[in-house]
Amino acid sequence: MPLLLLKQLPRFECLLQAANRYPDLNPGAASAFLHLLRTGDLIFDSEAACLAASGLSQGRFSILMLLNRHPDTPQTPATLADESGVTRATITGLLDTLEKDALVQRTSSPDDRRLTLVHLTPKGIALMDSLLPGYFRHVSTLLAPLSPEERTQLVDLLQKIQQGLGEPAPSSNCSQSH
Amino acid sequence: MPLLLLKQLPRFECLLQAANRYPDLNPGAASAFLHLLRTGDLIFDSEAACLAASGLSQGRFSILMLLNRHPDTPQTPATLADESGVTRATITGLLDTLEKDALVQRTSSPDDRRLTLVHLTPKGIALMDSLLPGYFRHVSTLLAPLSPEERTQLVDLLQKIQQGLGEPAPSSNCSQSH
DNA sequence: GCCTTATCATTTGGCGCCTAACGAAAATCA
DNA sequence: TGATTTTCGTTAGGCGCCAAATGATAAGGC
Repeated sequence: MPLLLLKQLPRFECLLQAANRYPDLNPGAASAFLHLLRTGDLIFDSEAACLAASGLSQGRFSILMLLNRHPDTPQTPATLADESGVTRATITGLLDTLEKDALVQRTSSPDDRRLTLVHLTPKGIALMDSLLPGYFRHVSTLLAPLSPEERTQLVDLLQKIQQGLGEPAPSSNCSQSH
Repeated sequence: MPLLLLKQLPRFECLLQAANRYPDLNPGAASAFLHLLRTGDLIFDSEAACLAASGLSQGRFSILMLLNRHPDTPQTPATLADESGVTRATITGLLDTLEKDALVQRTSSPDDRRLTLVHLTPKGIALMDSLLPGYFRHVSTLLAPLSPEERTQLVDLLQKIQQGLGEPAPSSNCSQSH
């Protein structure tokens, strides 16, 4: 993530104290919120550092992952944007650098001249083949502190939060301040 | 976070299938990893949308939060950088926009002419006063799907992962690919 | 006192992300 | 067929983030 989170999380007592000043502050929720953001951030940075060793950013890596799913069938920037959850403008920029590094190649579609087809080059395939085993081991290492039961427990809790985010919840509008 | 994560997470069966191709892929760890990144991302975006209603980004908001802790004692860009976990160059940019909006003000320190002192303007204080109650309610709403017990359970699990990240763990180097 | 070193904030240039606007090409409809 | 609308990828401009280099100032060693 783009971060800028408190480098060291406030102690729970500080949250309790702040709750005196701000009656709307729920210390338990705030603590979970901060830990969630913080952990996501750390994981994110850890992944970024792992990929940087291969000269990749998360964005570029995501594109390569999507293309690597079906290395033989090229994809359009539009579908890559939809699958990765990023705008097409961003895809254009990522493909520019990936193509400059000769990891992917753009081709014009013969059927529809609006379309651009993107596919991995042999160099791109080779990079993924050499990168992925270590990447997957890295992911396993990050979750190593948790037992398999704890991992499913964590996923369950996170899914509950995700579902809550799906439905915007009428009272979650924070723009009305009082 | 800067994201670009899979928009829809792969089903667990797909992870199992991928594990056939990549022996290093631990489906349970990968699932937890993806959910963690995804939830952090959603929370992050939700917070960003909440703050955007007041014309703030997370970065600018973090600065204002740090200054709001002790509104009477100005702080230097260096300490703001240390506390927020961002480089001083980034702080310079954030202060530029905050000062342009008249939310903070820079002053030269009379004691040490290298130092710049930053403090909230009355407008900045007023913005925080009007913003924070709704912000804290927003945070509470995000965590509403979880009971208090589940929240502490979540915090415990996240702390275990954070501790694992503290010690780099000798086998977590993903740059060695085989 | 002077020279070296450290520290401060800033600037420069780069990447990733966005929104908005663009021209080209296809699809749709009259 | 011709005009409108949609979809495509890209460009332009802005913000947030970074590393590295810079000039100003302070602190320390001699």
